[in-house]
Amino acid sequence: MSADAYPGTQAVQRAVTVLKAFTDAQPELGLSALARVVGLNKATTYRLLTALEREGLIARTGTREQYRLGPELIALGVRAMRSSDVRAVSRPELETLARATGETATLEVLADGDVLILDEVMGSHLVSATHWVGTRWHAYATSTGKAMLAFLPNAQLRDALPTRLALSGRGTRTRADFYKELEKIRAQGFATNVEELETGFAAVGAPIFNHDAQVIAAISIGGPRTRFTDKVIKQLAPRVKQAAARISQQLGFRP
Amino acid sequence: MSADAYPGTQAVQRAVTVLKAFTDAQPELGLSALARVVGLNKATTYRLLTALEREGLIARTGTREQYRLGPELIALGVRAMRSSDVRAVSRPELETLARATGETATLEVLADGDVLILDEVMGSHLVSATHWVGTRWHAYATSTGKAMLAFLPNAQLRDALPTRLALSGRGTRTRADFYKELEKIRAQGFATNVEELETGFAAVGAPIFNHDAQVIAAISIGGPRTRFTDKVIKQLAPRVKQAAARISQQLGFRP
DNA sequence: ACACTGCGGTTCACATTATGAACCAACGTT
DNA sequence: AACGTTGGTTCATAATGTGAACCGCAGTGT
Repeated sequence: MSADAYPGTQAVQRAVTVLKAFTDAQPELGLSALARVVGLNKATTYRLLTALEREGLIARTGTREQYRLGPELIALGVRAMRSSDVRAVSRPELETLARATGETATLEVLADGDVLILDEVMGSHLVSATHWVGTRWHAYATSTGKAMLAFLPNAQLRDALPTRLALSGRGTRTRADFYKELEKIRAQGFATNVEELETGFAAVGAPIFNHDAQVIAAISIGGPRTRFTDKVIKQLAPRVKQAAARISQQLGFRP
Repeated sequence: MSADAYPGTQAVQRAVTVLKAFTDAQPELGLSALARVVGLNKATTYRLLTALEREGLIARTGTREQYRLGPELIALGVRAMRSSDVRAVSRPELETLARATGETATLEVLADGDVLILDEVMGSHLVSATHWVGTRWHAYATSTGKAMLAFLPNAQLRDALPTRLALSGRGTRTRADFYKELEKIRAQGFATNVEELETGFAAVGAPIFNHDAQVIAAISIGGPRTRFTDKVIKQLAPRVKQAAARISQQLGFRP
């Protein structure tokens, strides 16, 4: 059934399929369930699982009855994160942004509908260390998240959005309103977040495109609403947008 | 050469070997270099790489000449991180610890300078039920608390410690003495608590580290001093330490 | 006590699948 | 212009991975 596509290493492809079968919704799976999900024979699935377990990419629950993603994947993920070239290219831009404004600059990517912080440079104002890296937020309530969502193909956008768009403090936003906001973001090239995620916090974000003109990340400057007045946000927006554009350009993006 | 070990899925094992070849020191590798590192035929390596690239676990540099770990690996890593939270991973270790020793095993984290009990498995000896979960103690007077404090960065340690270090029964301890004890704990990898918290109660605790080598929790075995003689404590310490190490490993910690 | 159904795990004959020596074409040095 | 690289490709060979059918077990409804 599944378009087997290319020749070559089938076992590897299947193994990866097995890994991808573990979602946040289903972080633990039994052998039979897993075989059903990935559409493979139980014996095959079992062999793949044990092979992956030997390598540490798969672990088992205490009772050894269920499987889940293993510790080695965390290590690999961290390494992948570090070696991602968006990160390398963005670093200097984040630093100049943070130095020039005194606020905190972040680099974020989409991961399963959430926004994942890849890198961060603290401004002069805040005290907290850089332990935000690795945390996640709802994409639709962050400046970076919205900046990315706005430039996503429709099909992917639908997957990335949850059914309800909850906001801090205020109630739920309608889908129509949200789409209208995305359109505005597309037009102006940046997105804002004013106390949507957390009261007292505001940010401006702009998208980063790869050589293939696809959104792959976003950067932002954020800080307390007391300093991030509407006027300040308006001043910061073009800076963030330009920094993002420079990064995109370095990644091979040609408008 | 490499002991092929078990039968079964060789391609998968090799594919994982390829992934693991990318280190922080060598985040980008060419085909030939990679083949040399993993000791595989160039053709084989190439097939594995393209299969992995198709799945997004491997990406290529802008010029498409070098390979590196791909974005999908970040997503998988994050998922692995989420699905292996301390509590779930620690559970089985606590259980075996409690069963093997007959004493009560606990999992604790730091919260505002206090130690907070996250989970607990009762041994066969005590009567009290598991309603300890959720209670808090002074970190500096518990085995788990000290185990965590000992491995905390200095800045955080200062925040976590109160100005006075009161002890049950005995008077106040000097800061210098306490730092000296922390140093010892760091050296031996575990901490003890002999009637510091409460007369008649003793415990051994060991720290748990996350993928980023930060202390995030600690486990302990505790019981009445009548059974927890100095000799018994010495016997239990390595067990606790090893259990903690296993948990850390499952969380992605690489010593 | 029963058959029934699900589970994780195992077996083994079979052939699909992965393998690697040898091969290109292209680039940089010498 | 011969050499030593590189990334990428070919193809005959057999080793590798495959999956239907199997096991023992635990739970469940009868």
